[in-house]
Amino acid sequence: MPSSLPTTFNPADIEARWYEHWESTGAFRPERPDAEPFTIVNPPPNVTGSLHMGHALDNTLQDIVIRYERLRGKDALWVVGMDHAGIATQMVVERQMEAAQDKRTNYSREEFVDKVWEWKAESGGQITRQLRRLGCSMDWSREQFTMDGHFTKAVLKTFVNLYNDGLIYRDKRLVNWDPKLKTAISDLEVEQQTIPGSFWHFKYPLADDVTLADGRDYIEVATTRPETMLADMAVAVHPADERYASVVGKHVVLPITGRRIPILADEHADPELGSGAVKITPGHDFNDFEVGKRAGIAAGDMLNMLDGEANVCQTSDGLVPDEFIGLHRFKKDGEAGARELVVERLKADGFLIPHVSKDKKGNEVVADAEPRKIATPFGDRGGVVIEPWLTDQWYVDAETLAQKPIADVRDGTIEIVPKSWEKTFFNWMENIQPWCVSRQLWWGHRIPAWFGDDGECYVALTEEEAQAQAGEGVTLTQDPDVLDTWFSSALWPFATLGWPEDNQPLLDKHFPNNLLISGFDILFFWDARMMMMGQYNMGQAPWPKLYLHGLVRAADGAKMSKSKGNVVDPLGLIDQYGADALRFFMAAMESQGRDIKMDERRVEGYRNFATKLWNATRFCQSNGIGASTTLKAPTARLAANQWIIGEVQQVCEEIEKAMADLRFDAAANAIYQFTWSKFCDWYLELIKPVFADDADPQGLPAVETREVAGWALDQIFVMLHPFMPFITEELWHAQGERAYDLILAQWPNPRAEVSKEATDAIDWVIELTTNTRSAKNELGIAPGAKLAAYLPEPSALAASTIERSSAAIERLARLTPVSLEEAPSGAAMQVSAMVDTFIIPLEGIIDIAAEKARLEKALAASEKEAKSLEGRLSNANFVERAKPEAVDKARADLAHHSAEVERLKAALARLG
RNA sequence: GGGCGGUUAGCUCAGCGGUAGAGCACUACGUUGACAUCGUAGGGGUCACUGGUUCGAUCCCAGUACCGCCCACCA
Repeated sequence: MPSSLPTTFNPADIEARWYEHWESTGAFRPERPDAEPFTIVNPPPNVTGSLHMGHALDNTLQDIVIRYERLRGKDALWVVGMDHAGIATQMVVERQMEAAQDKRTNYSREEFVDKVWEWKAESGGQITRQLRRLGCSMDWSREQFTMDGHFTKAVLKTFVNLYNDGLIYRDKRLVNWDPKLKTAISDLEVEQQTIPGSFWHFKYPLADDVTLADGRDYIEVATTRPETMLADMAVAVHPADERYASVVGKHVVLPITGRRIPILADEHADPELGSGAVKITPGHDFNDFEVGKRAGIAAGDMLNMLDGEANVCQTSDGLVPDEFIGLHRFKKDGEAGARELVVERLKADGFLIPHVSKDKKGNEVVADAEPRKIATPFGDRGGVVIEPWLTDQWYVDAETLAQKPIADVRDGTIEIVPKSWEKTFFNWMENIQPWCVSRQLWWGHRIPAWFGDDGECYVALTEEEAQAQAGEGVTLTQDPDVLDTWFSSALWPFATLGWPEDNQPLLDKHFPNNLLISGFDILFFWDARMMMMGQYNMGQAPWPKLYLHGLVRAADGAKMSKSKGNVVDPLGLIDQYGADALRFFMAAMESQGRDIKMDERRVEGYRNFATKLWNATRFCQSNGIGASTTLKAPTARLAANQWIIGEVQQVCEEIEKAMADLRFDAAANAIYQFTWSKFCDWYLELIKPVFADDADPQGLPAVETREVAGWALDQIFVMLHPFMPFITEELWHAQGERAYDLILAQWPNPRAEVSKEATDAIDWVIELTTNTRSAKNELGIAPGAKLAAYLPEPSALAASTIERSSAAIERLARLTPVSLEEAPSGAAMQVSAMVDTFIIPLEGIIDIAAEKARLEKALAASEKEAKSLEGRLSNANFVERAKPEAVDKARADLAHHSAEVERLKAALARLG
């Protein structure tokens, strides 16, 4: 017997209970050895992370897919785990130490790493509990961590293989250096921000009594970074720039340091910009580095004037004056830095060219520098200005690794959805730069490279192997650096499944994965690198399809950020509206290629939808409609029952189509509209007469209807389950004894014969009902008033429907039994249903003028339609050239509207 | 500078060759035995602009304007 439900639905009461039940019964990963595998891997959240809206969207979409495929009988595996998140995690632990007046460097490396592991055990992984609250059905029994032993093995093996293949190498060049975190970072971790700054102009005096063609004895250079002039090694001019042709190959004497530096001809200098001469600091600027190399300066000889914290240090030529040593690169904590001091000295010595501008009144204003907006690189984690810094780092030859992924996308081996991202993908991949993978941190995968005393490098899986390579007697020191976090997460699609060990059945079955869902913001960070590593390690693409979704924005369209204070917490929404409502919101708003704007009212609306289903189920229970015992649609005779079976079939196909296309919005809207507008609004109303007091509860109609209604409701539970797992599971069990949980139920396969006559009959009843209600409303007749109706010349459909479904007609349209007699004369309103026109006498009740006006309005609308169609059909070009279907449809529509016009005219005539 | 996307009802968004839809909001009515987190009915749109292709354009093409994002660069 079905259990009885409370009158209102409270998500909090059921969510935790069902999640615990699913997880403890292994429902997320049922044993299905013979089933077709379906696999997705979850983008591993940072171990420091907590659930934000982006996660909520990303994981909802994945859970919808995995629950859908599980219901369809697949061996569905959703791999889950966490990322050790090198920089982020080390920062968290260091910040904690700082709060306790402690610091990392008070400990040995081993001690510190132990402390991070302790932190992880105690405070890490908050997000995994939060994902459970969202209802995500991942396989927690195999939860992964990128620093697990077997995962580390995969990382080291990949590194060693890449090294042996010449695809990882060590190089001395400029890197993006984060002086706060004191580590190198990759290009992708640098964010350009435009900030207000200054543009200074300096005189660099020419050496050896040389002058320019115009007689000047100095070269003017301009810079936004004056402090770097302490390490200038040249001045460059364009080879074709006549102004400087005479001094190319000569020298200038750098102010402050007195360094004698050459004037070079290099294409990099743009004659159109400023003076056309540019200072060259190979050790602190990416462009200048290239100019320096072209001029034959070896990386090792490039001057470096900053230490790892961006404080000034002595250059190798010893020319930086003592007063600069130890100064920060620029103003910090209110104290002047090297930048300010350089400007001050140059000004004092007459090498500064002041900037002259005019104020609003036209007066001349003289300043040290021109104010300018300057695009400045910032580290995405540390938040400080990135310093191009000359160091030895490990680089991955990304260009080589990118070739196969490019081909995979090009030839369709990997489909990117939406397709518009392909261009962006190609653009990046085809211009990809070497990937700096070493990080000067303690938390992470330590690079498996050892150096001998002579600096010789040995790369091996273990120290023993490295020692064997080096030979006995060589003292080895391991490279202190760790790898970029993304280097390890790039292995996620296969290292989580057992690679590189032999005989891994899980790997054989579940790699390649079937689909990857990720935000477009990590397309390059993660997705592209998985493609590279998938091809490199596994020889194939990690998945055939990549679905990219957008960002969840604040209600005003702004990006959510802590600093703006506009972050909406998904857990707060779950508390308030339930996880099902939040999930449904995410799905319904996810149309491909667009960001989602937060709209709390919409979440509320989907909570209401859940309540609606809850109450519909309560209604069913009160009429003895319980759990269905059949998977197939029951055989039905009653029109309403046949109709709903046909509708279930339709919505099921719609959802399947939408899911195949990854149109989450279309799938969500289909089940929403079906449940509310079809099942609740019409079907439940249509069957109410079957369960009325005077009906026989054991009669055939009641028995059949209970069977069909129970079945249809069950199909709703199944189809809605991927979107709203909690309430559907609850109601599934509330409906009666079940052989299995809904999460493991079977996707509908409602192939049933439904007669067209039956479905037409219901469509006819719906139209009659709607039109009657509308007419009553317009004429100001109480909706509840029961009216007599006459249909003297019924169509065949009308005659049989009136006979078979009289109770429904009477109840829904609020009519007394329809008479097929002539209507009595007198005032009446006239209501149509398809081709039939009902006469509803209202002598003394209605205002004839009002009814006339109503009919005339309808007549005008129909005439307008008919006229437009006539016009189109009388156009020879249309009839000849348009698609035959379009012409046929226009003809049918015209026939329909013409008939409508006739009916309305007749109705008006009857009113006199 | 290069690339991508957007502009449809008051708001948030679907639709993308046959004359416009949803949710919310709004208006009127409603204690009809599941549900007021509800029901019924209704109002509301020259689909940013200008050209072109087409029998026909919100939809395709070209351009314009405004908004947003990504990449590169600005010494």
